Amino acid sequence: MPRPRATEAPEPPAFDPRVHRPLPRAFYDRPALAVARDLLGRVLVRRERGVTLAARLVEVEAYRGADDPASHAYRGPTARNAVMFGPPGRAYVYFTYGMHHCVNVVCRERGRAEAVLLRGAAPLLGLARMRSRRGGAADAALLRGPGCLARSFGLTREHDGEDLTRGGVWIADAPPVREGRRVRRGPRIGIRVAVERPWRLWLEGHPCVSGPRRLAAAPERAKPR
DNA sequence: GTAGGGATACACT
DNA sequence: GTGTATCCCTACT
Repeated sequence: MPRPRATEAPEPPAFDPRVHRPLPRAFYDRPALAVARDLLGRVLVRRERGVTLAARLVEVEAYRGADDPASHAYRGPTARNAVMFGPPGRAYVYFTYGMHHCVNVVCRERGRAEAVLLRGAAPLLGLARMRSRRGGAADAALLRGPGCLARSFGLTREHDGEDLTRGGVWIADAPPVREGRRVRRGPRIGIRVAVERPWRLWLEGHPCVSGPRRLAAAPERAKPR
């Protein structure tokens, strides 16, 4: 359908699951921090029993392997984290705290474990199904936080190792849409080691970013100690 | 602030 | 094999 003539910079094309394709494997075959930055504003998609779920990523965290003590891969491969050591472009889904699943995308070549944790997203399509899974949460909170994101999308350990380049669960090749928001960086959440590495990235001020609200708005103002 | 809940990793028999 | 501290969290007070 026609869109109004742009008077300044043209708008990127809106996401359309019939038009856009999964990002190619080469996208993921890079350092996790670079992939993390490029994921902000992209659309996560799942086609599920005739329903398309889609959400725009607004918060992610990069994890590395042997040199990152906060990473599941730090101590080498195990049954749980095996997917992280496999080829890039797959989903690493793990279960934690007895009740939550978290979704990562695997980066770098086989044998080199790096990944990006998907922490927050803004719902675009399939909101009815997401709401049914989240029992009364506000729309902005449906996918806020890694556990909520996994739950709204219905992703579990069954999806560990899912190939993101095939079209079941995938991230679209539509250009990132960031609504003019700046990309911010800060320490990762929920870890107690390597907190000095600012490998959490998010879109400034977005309502679907997790963590304390003041962090989402103004990380540099964090008070000195 | 903390209860909730189960898998995981690792130390130790 | 068993014991147990920990865990990339959420929802509640």
